[in-house]
Amino acid sequence: MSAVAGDSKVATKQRLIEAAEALFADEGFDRVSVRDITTKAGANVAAVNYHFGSREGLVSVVLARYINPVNEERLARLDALERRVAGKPLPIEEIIDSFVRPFATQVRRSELSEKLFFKLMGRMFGQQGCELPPVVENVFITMLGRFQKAFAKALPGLAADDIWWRIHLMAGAMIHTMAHAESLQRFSGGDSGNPSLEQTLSRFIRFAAAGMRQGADEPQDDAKPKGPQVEFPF
Amino acid sequence: MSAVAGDSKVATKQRLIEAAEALFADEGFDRVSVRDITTKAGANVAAVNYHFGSREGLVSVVLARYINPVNEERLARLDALERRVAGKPLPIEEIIDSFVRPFATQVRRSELSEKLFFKLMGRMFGQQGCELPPVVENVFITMLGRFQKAFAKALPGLAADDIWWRIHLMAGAMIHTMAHAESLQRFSGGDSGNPSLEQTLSRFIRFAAAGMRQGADEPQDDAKPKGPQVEFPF
DNA sequence: ATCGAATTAAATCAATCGTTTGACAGCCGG
DNA sequence: CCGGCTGTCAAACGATTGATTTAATTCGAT
Repeated sequence: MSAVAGDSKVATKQRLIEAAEALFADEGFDRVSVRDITTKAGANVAAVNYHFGSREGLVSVVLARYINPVNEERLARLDALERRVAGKPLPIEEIIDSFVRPFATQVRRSELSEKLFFKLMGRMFGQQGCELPPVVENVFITMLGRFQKAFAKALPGLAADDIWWRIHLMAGAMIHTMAHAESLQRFSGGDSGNPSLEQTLSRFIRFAAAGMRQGADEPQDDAKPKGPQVEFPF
Repeated sequence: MSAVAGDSKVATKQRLIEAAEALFADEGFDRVSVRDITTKAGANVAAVNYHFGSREGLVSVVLARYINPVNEERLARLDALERRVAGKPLPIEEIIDSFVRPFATQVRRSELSEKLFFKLMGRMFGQQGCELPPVVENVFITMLGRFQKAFAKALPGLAADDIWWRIHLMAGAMIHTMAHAESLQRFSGGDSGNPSLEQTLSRFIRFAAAGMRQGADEPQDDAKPKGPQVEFPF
């Protein structure tokens, strides 16, 4: 086959990825067999090994396809934020926004439904004992280091390991929300059916920001040296 | 054999449970086979079917053995707390303490190491798509309802679904911390080696309490009608 | 000594797992 | 028209899974 555009042949590889994503989101990475994937994709059992070398190869592709863009957008948003405030400490809510909003951005870029996307994300970020591909892990580490620094500058009253723990408490709240978003939304909207993504983001950011700045004397804003604590206008 | 005390015979059932717990904590519920368990327990392959009827029977026993005591102690602590304050709204930190401290209590009652215990707990509470035994699920539901009410009374400014979401954000932070406690502690204590359980509890409670009461006008304490916000002395 | 409960090794069962093979079809450049 | 490459296919591979059964055996209790 030529290396040109997406013929019907290229579609198989793509269909395998998409089928795997949906199944992984629904059942978890362990409970899905190669045959489940190929059946759902309408392909042959051998297709996975042909296109990805092994089952694990496909898993890695799925992982990298979603985790990397999120982490890179996190970094990009933090960069943009720091550029905007030019050296001054960042508002907590905006740091956290940079941390979670990439999920909202990437869910639109993906082929999956919103529901499946967040379920898959919750599984990916929540799972233990699965070493990520080194490229993914490196981005992860630098990303966390950058946010650690940003929070440290914004919350000078906190010790480094306090910040470290709170980042992970925040991440846990986020991951758990994504993994169980489906069940959560069933109880939430008594009137409005299901809450919008933006509502959920706002809920999370306000919760996490309060937790992050607990007991910390935030850096005094030069403009308003001693005014009352300003509520973030979400 | 008689129904008397624990001879060397009863030990097999116990050893199976303990081996299963350790393996489940390390590898996850899916990746462990019956043969893994019986090998580690030094028992026969048939032992699991003899004592628990099936693999799933053993899983249920392990789940119930840990989840139920935690949830029941949560309820007991909340009961005691409400009895103590006699109708008045409860301090947020103490509600949250009732929610997490049972893990610290039960880790001592268990045969597992602290590390494995929390890893197992993180897996049990964090996993999706696994229907619990009905007895476990019922305790779960009533427990959550009770805490919802306690928070609602303590935070009258918050809507019911706000509280619901924040309870789950809090739970997510807790579960994630337990599941990854091992990796987290490696980075945390630069000086003190590994932080004590009490330190971790305190960190979590302060974080979660701040998140829970964010934007809520807490009920005015009759004793001090309009004093400054009192910091919880953890 | 006898009975019954607990445990054992060994074998069997159908099912499923990830992977491999070899053949076949389509297509493109020569 | 041919040789080679790519993608796909059915079929089978060997290994392992959970579950069950058998018969032999151990051991304490009656």
